[in-house]
Amino acid sequence: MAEESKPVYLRLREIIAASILDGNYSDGDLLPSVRALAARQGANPLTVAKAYQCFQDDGLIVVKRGVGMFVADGASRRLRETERRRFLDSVWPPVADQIKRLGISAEDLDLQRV
Amino acid sequence: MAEESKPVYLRLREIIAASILDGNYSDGDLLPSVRALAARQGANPLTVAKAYQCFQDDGLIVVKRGVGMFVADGASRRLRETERRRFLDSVWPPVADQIKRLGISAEDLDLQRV
DNA sequence: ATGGGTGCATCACTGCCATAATACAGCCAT
DNA sequence: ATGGCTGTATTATGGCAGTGATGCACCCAT
Repeated sequence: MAEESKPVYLRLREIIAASILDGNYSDGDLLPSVRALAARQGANPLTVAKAYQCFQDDGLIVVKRGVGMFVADGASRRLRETERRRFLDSVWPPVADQIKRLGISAEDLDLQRV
Repeated sequence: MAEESKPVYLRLREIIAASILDGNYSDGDLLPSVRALAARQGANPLTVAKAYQCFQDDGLIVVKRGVGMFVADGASRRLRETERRRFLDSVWPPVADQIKRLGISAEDLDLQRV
């Protein structure tokens, strides 16, 4: 259930999503170039491109060829809703099952921080 | 973050672990044969064997060749401890981060069921 | 117009996963 | 001892995902 070694492009995808959700990049902002992010994260440019591709498919980032990739209008809000739904539908149920199965208490989960 | 399409042998591994944790199979019990479980789960016998192999490596399952595989002594307790540690160390932190990031409330998580 | 920045298409390599067809080795009830 | 159940080793194959190297197409500031 733990995914400590996920594919790089998925890790990058999460990093990008987190950056947008946290407001590091707002609607209309220019995102780091494929090569720049690749260098910073020690990954291959194509792998970064693959990560960006996920968001393009959802219309969350818009590409200006030869210029760069920009955060689409309302991307932050839409991304939050999408991720929220995905979390509640796909991620949380098995996690809750596991918590129940293992008899883990709320204190162990340190719910204060949540 | 959702892992809806994990390798089959890992899914089988979780199914087996859950069965042991839930007490469907207690210490000393005979587990389903490789072929039987394969047929029931619609998988290949070798893939099931690979799943069982994980538990053999940890000494949670003991093999009597020609007879079958049995739940080792204290397997349930040890498995619970191992899984618990793995959950708290590797699974929960990113989940908690995501909950925080997405601003998901305790009610949404339906904590009553946990 | 040209140089340097974009994204992206192509091809190729690698490794893992799953499956399959056998075949073998061990145990046990009959 | 024989048939039928166990797990397992072997070999091979197909598929697919991840990553990588290269080159091209595009745009813009200079």
